This record gives sequence, C-alpha cells and structure tokens, in this order.
Amino acid sequence: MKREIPVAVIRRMPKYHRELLILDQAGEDFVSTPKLAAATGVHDSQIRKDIGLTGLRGIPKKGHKIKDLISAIETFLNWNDVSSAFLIGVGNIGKALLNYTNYEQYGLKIIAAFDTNPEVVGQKINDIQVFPVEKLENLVQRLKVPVGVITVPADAAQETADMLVKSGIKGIWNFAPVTLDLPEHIILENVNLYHGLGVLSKRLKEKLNP
Amino acid sequence: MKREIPVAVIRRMPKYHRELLILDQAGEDFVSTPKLAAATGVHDSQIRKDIGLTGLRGIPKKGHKIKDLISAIETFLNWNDVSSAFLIGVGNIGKALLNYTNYEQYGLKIIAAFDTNPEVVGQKINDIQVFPVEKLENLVQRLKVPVGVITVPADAAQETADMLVKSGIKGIWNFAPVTLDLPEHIILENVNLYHGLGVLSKRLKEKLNP
DNA sequence: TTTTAATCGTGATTTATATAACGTTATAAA
DNA sequence: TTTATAACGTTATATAAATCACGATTAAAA
Repeated sequence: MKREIPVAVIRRMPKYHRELLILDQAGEDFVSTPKLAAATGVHDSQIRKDIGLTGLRGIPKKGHKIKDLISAIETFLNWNDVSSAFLIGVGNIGKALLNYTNYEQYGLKIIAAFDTNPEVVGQKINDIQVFPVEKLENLVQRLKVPVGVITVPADAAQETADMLVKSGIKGIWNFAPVTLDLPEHIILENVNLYHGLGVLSKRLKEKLNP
Repeated sequence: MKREIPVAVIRRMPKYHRELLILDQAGEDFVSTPKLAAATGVHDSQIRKDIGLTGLRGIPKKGHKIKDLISAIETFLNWNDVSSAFLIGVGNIGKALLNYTNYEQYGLKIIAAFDTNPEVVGQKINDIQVFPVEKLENLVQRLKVPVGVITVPADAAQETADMLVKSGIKGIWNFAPVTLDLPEHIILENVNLYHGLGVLSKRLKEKLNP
C-alpha cells in the first residue's frame, strides 16, 4: 500500500531546495542536516526523514552532496516535467505572477492569460499574451491545458472555476479568497494572502496587550 | 496556564468569517455548524470547537446568530483595533497589496510604502505615498510603526528585515521567498506564493502518471 | 402540552506530525 | 592502522490536531 506523501513534507521541500541553491552557488559541496536545520528552522531529524522520502542516502560524518540533493528534490516534486497553465484575471496579483520568471523550475509554465478588461486584453506581459475570457473554454479544450490559475476578484472566482472545470482542467491554483466548490477529481491548491495576515494580527496584539 | 491558540485555528477563522458575511448579506439570521461545514469544507465538530474558543455559545436546533458570530470572530482575531504598517518593495506584489482596500477589516492599515526605484518613489498608489527606502528607519522609529510588509526581491529581503528590526519593528509579514533570520521576539508570518505551486505540481503529476 | 429531532458542547478516540533517542557507519585525525 | 566522532537512518515516544460519538438542550411540530 503506497503511502500518501503528507502535504507538510511537500511544503518543506522547496524550502530546502532554496537553501541548497544558495549553498551550491556559494561553492559548497556537501551539507549536513544539522546545518540545513540551522538555515531553515526545521528540525534535523525531520529533514532526514524528508530526504529519506526522496530515496537519496547521505554519508555519515559528511552529509549529503548538494547537487545530488537538489536534483533528488526536483525529481521528488516532479519539477522536471513542466505542465502548461492558463492564468485568468490580469489584475495586480495576476501581473505579479505573470512577471515571475521561474515557474518552469517549479514545474509550471503559464502560456497565456485571460481577462475581461479591454485595457489589458491584447497586451503582452512578460511575453505572455492576454486574451479575452470568451476564448478561455475553447482554448483549454483544444490545447488540453491541465492547470488554471485563478487571480480574478472573489465574486468572479466560482464562475471562472466552473468554466475551467467544464473545459476539462485538471488542477486549479486559486488566489481568490473564496471556498471553491469543485468536483472531487480536480486538484485544488488555495493561496490566501490574507489568512497569514490574520495570524500576524492576532499574535501581534496578544503580545502588545497580553 | 493559558493555552496557546493553535495557528490552524487562527487560519480557519477568516474562512468562517467570509462565509458568514455572505450569509449575512443574503439576509440570513442564523447558521448551524453543519451548514457552515458544507460551505467551508471544515468538519462541523471542528467548527464547533473553534467557535467555542471565541466564547460564544450557540442555540441547539437553531445554530448561531450570524451577526454575533461575525463580531465574536473579529474580537477573537483582534481585528477591532487596527495596527499600522509600512510596506517595503513596490513591485507587482507590493502594488497588489497596496491596492487591496480591506486590510483594516483584518486589523492592519498600510500607511506608507518604500522603494529604491526612482520611478515609483514619489508616486501615490491607492492614496498611499511611496517614499525612498532611506527614510524607512527613521520613520519606523519616529512613528513607532509595529508592522513591516516585505515585498522586495529575495536578495534584498534579509537586509530589509534587518533594517526594520533595528528600527524597532514588532512584526513582519514577509512575501519574499527566503528564510529570514530574525531575533526571537519578532513575530514573523511568511507568505510564499510558490510553495503551493509545488504541492499542486506534485499532486497533478501523481495523478497524470501514477 | 408533550414529543420530536436538529444542533449543541465536549470528552474519548484516532490519526497525523514532529521530536527525541540511539545503534550504525564512514570519514578524518591520531 | 586504529580510534574517535559527526552525521546518518530509523524506531520509539510525545505532542498536536482532527474526527467521532453521544448526552444535553431547546425550538418547533404534533
């Protein structure tokens, strides 16, 4: 019985990956889990367990070969084969995502964007063409694009999601602050910028007036 | 011994809050936890426990008064008294955050922004003035601003954080994809847009090639 | 009124996750 | 070579979180 990988693990991996890139660029060759622990704030035995899941084995007294570990993590996260994606909603967050250039390293490539606003439709942002939303369904179907990135305002998010689902999307990366109602088989990943703010706010005030 | 509120709870609260606002606007008066559960995807007993933490008590067979619950959550999260904040880094994400207007509802108010780029310095975005970073330390100190929002590129994040800490900041809301090295007493909340992408990518490929 | 049933609050149980502990192993110093 | 030890991998333990389960409660129907 194939054990499901916990989300927590998948979330920690990119953290290690980032630190490893830095160490690699600094000319380092090996890294130990205690050292990685110090850099990332994650416990060393936790890191050993996580690394264990990639199948890579370290060397006592030395640690892990950084380059090997980097590619082991990339393989683990399937960042090697890149999925294409459409982005819907070219507002500020949408633009921020479009301008980000390193998705491919993370296994995703945004190949087109969609919006209703005639001011942005037709534009190119970071070489990515913005189409009118009317073309969305047809293009998802025809190009078999597996991922939709939703960066529309909250009140348009559900209908956008419905449209994507109807056209056969496989996964949705949702930035709108709503609870999307989706069929079971769709893979959903929510990013809510403001949830973190809630936590910060609360902790801060706990501290200031205890 | 005062039990620390788990982060998971604090993260779920805004979710309920959102749904409650919708129900309230729809003219509803009461809501039950099974109903909230259906809308948010969180288990009903979980919701009951969370609500219990706010001190509010429901009515069997009816549920909770929506308006009361909304304000109980707001009080719980300390969204009533608003903290002021500075935002550093007026790129796309920075702009997206500046254009968002509902922070105050979440207990935070961005009162000024900072950047190095002369093209944005001096501008006003959503009525918030952008200052040169040189003025940051002095202003944090003088105005005793408790929160810094870091939206600078990764390689400038640590030095920005250092600057903020030096000037006496209390909390940092960090959007840069780095592990910030901060003194214990600083409250830190990280938002990493791309971690979620890692999870999505992995799950998607697990599904497509099992 | 009395009865019914939905929903409540919470203690018990399960599951998941993180930490600690430790025997093993391979490098590097003696 | 031999020895010492840092870091490994992994099992055991502890902590935390989510879910279940159920008696208590109260609004609404009979």
